[in-house]
Amino acid sequence: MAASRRPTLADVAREVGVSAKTVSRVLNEDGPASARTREQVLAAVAKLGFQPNLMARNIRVGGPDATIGLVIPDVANPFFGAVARAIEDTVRERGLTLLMGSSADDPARERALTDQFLARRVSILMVVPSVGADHTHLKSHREAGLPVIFLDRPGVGLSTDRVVSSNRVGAHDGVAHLIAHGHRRIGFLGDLPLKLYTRRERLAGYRSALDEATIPYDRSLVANAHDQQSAEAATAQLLDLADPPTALFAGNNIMALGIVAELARTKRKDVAVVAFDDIALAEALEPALTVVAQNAQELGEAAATIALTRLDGTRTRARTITIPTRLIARGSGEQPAPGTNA
Amino acid sequence: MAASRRPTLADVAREVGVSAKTVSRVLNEDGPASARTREQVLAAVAKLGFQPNLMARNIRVGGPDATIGLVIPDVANPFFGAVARAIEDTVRERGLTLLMGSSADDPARERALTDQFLARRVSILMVVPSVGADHTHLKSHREAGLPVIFLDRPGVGLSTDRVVSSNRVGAHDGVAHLIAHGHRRIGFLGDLPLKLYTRRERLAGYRSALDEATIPYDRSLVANAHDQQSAEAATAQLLDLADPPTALFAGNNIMALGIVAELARTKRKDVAVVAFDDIALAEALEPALTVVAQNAQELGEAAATIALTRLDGTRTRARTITIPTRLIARGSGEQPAPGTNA
DNA sequence: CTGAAAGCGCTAACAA
DNA sequence: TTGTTAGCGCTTTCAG
Repeated sequence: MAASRRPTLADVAREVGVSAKTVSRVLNEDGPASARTREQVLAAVAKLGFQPNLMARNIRVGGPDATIGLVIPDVANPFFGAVARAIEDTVRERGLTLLMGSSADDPARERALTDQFLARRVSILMVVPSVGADHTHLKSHREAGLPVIFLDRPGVGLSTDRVVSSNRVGAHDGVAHLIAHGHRRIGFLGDLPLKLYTRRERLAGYRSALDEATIPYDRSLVANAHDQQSAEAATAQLLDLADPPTALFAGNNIMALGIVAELARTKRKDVAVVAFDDIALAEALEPALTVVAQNAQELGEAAATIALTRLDGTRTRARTITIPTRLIARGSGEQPAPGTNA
Repeated sequence: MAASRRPTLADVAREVGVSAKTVSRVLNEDGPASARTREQVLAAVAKLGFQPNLMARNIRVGGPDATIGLVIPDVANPFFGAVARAIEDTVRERGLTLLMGSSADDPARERALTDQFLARRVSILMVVPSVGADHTHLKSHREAGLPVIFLDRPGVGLSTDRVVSSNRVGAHDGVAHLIAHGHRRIGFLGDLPLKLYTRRERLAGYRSALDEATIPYDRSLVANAHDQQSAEAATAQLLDLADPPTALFAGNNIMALGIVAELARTKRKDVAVVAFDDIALAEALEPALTVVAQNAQELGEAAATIALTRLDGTRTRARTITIPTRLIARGSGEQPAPGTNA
């Protein structure tokens, strides 16, 4: 019944009648050990259910802990979940484990998480920076050799490696696809906050596509939302304008859900849609959803790979890796633009 | 340029001209400290960028680490992502951080992860057990006071708390819904491996619903798949039978994706569908997808809550918490059964 | 091949 | 209010 203490090296040593160091040697395959000793030690380890205390080991060895600290906005978001999985798979063979937290895009929570991870002496720190967060405090750690990687968005106050999607080009291509099918009034439904890097980049891509086609930028066609529900409402508002858009561009996967749900609810199939970021069942919708797909897996992989390179001592200057997006035309972008020239 | 050693308590103490213990006192708000000393210490801490080494602290204090070890099949699966997020949110105010790994339903990987977590002296261990994994080795840890929780499925060789969905009842209700709409040939598309707990439970629910309606069980209507692609193929095969099903029941979210994608690809709207587990955009499909929704959030919350209770010393016997599922009829379950009585 | 002593960074338990 | 000593569980260093 007593919650007995976990066995230690010393306990094992005592059981065998040998010194702690000898047990350590056997377990770490350090130095030599007679076959007999080895067997006895292993037996005692099994008998006592001994598991070395990794924290104690790390303390003594002095090196960083074999963990990678990862801060993302939300594990429940399939995009970031996929990124996390790719990172995990890439670092696993190096023996690194994931220490993870959701910031909910709150700079305070992000900071609490990074501080926590630093205090745990992670080997690598990867962050999807929140709007309003400052990363100057990470500078000294980076200089001391800690690989710090910004994911999906650039950080503030620290020049370090970052891996982002080709947001601007991707958005441009998606909007250009709509324009190519005759649309001139194209709504943009973006993320919040307005200062969010990805939102700004994608809006910039949207604008550049309009510019190319000499379509004037109309602020009333730009709406914002922060979750699926508000995206649905924003969609309804856009379509209620006196001179409504004939096509919509979704700034991310959540916005896409909102647009699609709202159009389905009101049974409107006449609105063309292109979404940034692929979503499940896009091909089963009617019409099937055309998207500018991000490559979550490659994004995670690239981040993990460059982090491992840094861990191995590469000291070249900060790199920015851009993961290409891909336009997948499935139909929704080709809804005819009514009255284009009627 | 030199990767200078991270500052330690002693460094701070030296800087101020005070003992290490005093610095420790100030930082942990342990014992008293003069205002002047406190200020100096805080200043030095800021100046040196000192961050206490949590591992060293934990070693000395002897308690478990403020982390919760979580093993799930795949972070990229939205269902498990949502569960993870709920756990995280529930334990955050207690200061616990997530140490997470994807097992890919591989018992060896699951074991490697749990061992890793145990070596890190996590405060709580939560596992979604893989088929083929044995958990006898966790017994001693549980007896020593470590809260161990099985999530989504029961574990083998260890009686401990577990939190599962009402798989059997949920599946029964979903299939009964199809039967109520006149269907008698209902296909079941389940997960792999066949021994998977959730699959077996849901199949049992399927069978019980058939029994109730005195519909004979037809093995040829039961198919299996392990990802969306194979689910699509299995769907095609089921519908190619000489006496094909008029309705399909999806055993989980991935199977649902496969069924819906395949029906969309072949433009078949005459097949009724009910899926276990809700998926994004279910309401935007045509017909909208009827589902037996699991409550991922409540599942995670319940698991975290009971774990915290254990952490606080509750020693009552192992509990099984069943999170109810909910039938959400959206239309796809009500496709008419052709020739029911023609 | 094995052990004893020292010490990683921190805090508990006593002093002063 | 502060410092000293010891020790957490492990490994390094140096002797046997």
